[in-house]
Amino acid sequence: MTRREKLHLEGFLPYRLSVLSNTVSSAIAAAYFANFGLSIPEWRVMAVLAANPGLVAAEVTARTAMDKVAVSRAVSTLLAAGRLRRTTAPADRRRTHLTLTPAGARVYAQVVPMALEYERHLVAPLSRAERATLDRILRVLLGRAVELGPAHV
Amino acid sequence: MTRREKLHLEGFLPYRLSVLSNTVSSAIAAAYFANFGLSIPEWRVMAVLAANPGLVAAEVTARTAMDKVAVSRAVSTLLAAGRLRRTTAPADRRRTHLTLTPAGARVYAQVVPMALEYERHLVAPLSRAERATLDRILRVLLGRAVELGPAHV
DNA sequence: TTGATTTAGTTTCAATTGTAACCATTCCGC
DNA sequence: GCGGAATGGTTACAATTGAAACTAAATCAA
Repeated sequence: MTRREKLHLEGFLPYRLSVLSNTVSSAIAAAYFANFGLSIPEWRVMAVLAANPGLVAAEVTARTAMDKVAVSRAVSTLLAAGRLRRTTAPADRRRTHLTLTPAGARVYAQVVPMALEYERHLVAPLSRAERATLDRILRVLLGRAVELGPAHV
Repeated sequence: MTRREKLHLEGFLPYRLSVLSNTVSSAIAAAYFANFGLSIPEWRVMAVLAANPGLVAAEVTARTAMDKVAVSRAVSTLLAAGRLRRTTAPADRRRTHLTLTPAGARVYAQVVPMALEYERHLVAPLSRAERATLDRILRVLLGRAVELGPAHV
């Protein structure tokens, strides 16, 4: 006997996550773009390269949760803007190491405080305990979502 | 004196929200599409109409966090699939009331259990208390994100 | 070697999505 | 009523995004 369950969209977790994420992302995207002409993919690439200079593109892909096409495009616009330098690996000439140029690093140094400030404002109403819980919960949910995977059909 | 702060992408809340939301959404989208040929916008429209038959398109827009173009497109494919019925409001002939057809309602009745089951699986590792906290936190964060708004530049 | 297979990254093409212009209708001031 | 202004919804066009094909280089098996 199939139980007839009700579903309210406003309470449905995937919907809520999507709305929250979109709201946050578009606010940030607007700020990045207005101030630095930077898209979110480009910002992500810069962020991982600032922390790990010289990564090859595939590693950037892995660390940004973007696909390789998106990374390729972000990289090429960053190159064109002179914010990134690319050097072919001598050992394996298919691979390219990526590093921020000084100009790129300067831009990044300006973006970071803005990003962190937004984040601080966002979580400001949460208590310290709630932030810790949120951190843990996000970790669990992401792990779980990956585990359930696209195969959950 | 500007404090030089570090930022790790993996710990940055907007990034984490985005990755989680994308992971969850694509799993669900794949399932809906494979089983019912349904996109997420269509699913959202069906969900609000199942709960509130006869809404006009603008109300659906408000309740789905989608823009009116997205609603219009979802509605037209649902109409074409015979899952939705549309009637012009006699009082105001610009407005159209939307209702699921019996066929649409049948599809919806099949989708709901799948959606709820996915949600249950997703939050299964969380304790009851954590779920309550998550619920509260999401509410706060969304309110805050809306408050900070795209104007936060 | 050398030729088939795999891998890194780019390009191309199609589908999705967003923005703006657009009708049809209604509302409002006169 | 009558002529703007506003509103509901659709359409058209541009920009993003994703999937698949492709190029170049490296690996591996014979």
